[in-house]
Amino acid sequence: MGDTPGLTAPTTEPTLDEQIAAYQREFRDLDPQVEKIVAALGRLNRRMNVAYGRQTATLGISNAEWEVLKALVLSGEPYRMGPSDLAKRLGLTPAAMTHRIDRMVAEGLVTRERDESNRVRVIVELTDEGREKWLEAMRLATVFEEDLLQDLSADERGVLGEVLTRLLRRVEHAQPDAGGRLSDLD
Amino acid sequence: MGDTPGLTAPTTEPTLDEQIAAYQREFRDLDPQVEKIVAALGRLNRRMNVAYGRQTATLGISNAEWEVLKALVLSGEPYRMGPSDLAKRLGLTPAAMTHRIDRMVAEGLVTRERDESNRVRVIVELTDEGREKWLEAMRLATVFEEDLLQDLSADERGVLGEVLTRLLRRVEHAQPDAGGRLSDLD
DNA sequence: CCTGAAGACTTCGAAGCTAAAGTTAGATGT
DNA sequence: ACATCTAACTTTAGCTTCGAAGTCTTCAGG
Repeated sequence: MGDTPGLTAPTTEPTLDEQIAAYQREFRDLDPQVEKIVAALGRLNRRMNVAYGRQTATLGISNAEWEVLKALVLSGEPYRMGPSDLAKRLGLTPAAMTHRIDRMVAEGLVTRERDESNRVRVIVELTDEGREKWLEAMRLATVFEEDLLQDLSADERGVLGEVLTRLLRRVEHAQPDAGGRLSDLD
Repeated sequence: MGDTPGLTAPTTEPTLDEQIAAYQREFRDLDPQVEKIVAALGRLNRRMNVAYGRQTATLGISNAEWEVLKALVLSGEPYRMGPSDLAKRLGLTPAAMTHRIDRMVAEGLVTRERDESNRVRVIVELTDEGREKWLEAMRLATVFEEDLLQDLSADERGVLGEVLTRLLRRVEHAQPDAGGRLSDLD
């Protein structure tokens, strides 16, 4: 199989440091420390989502469905929300929400019924099975999360939480250019 | 419009602390410090991706296209990769890669040609316009990133980078359960 | 009442993705 | 040479999502 030298680019992913080095090679005005933080944040999140996806898959639900369960549980008793509230909470269009609820009703995770006091509205309510799924997912997730952070000292955890919160505030209160609306989604 | 009391759940997104409180209410065995870190990581990333999306949109490209440009530039001169290498690098199926390249060829960001030394292979090469788009995107992105981190002291940046790298190593080298392959994607 | 307007979904059509099947070129064995 | 296998895309079918148009209920006037 005639290999074309120089074409066979890294099929294996570069390490974080290799990637930073490549950035510096191709783009002069770059603070490597900043780039390292940003790149690590991105990678870390992707890996974590993959891990969550594997866990929820073992429970027979998707990450998308887990998000809905989460929103309903966190809304508190009696675990009810309207489709549009859910859609806003999850950053979906109402159309996508309709279909997602369809699936979850079919799987018995939630029920959908009209609000009798205002027949325009629809009420999505968590079933016992849905709540149980959420609990199982939480048990798996917390084990994973504890494991992930186990190398960090109490001190480091405190600092990390504080710094991340600060960054979050900054990105929420000062969206950069393109002065559109800021964050209707979670 | 008759409101059903107790139904109208938070249309506005809860703050991080409100969310942690809700978790503790619904799930006893939870370390709030861990949950805060994880939740902040997730939110921060979503917000950042929205910001990147707005920036690339002003350049007339999507985040998806930006990812491809990034991979090609970081591969170094002569900015060429095969579709399957790109697909692995970006965590896409070959099918999705085919279509994405179709679009980018139509927009003049890359070229696609057969490798004459091995006619099974295809070579995707960055055009000058594609490289220029990447540069513009980088300029915008670095401004945003510097701005995001501006409140952090040099010390804090160092610690943050180091801690995130440590977490990344942990999630890469020790995927939790479901002993499948670990990380073919970036 | 009847009509018009607004709100809350739902339906429709198009885009982008995945999994699986299909194509085509090069490598292997006889 | 010829059949077979493998590699590297491309094509096809089905899903999920989005944006826009449509439907149904409620509310406000005339």
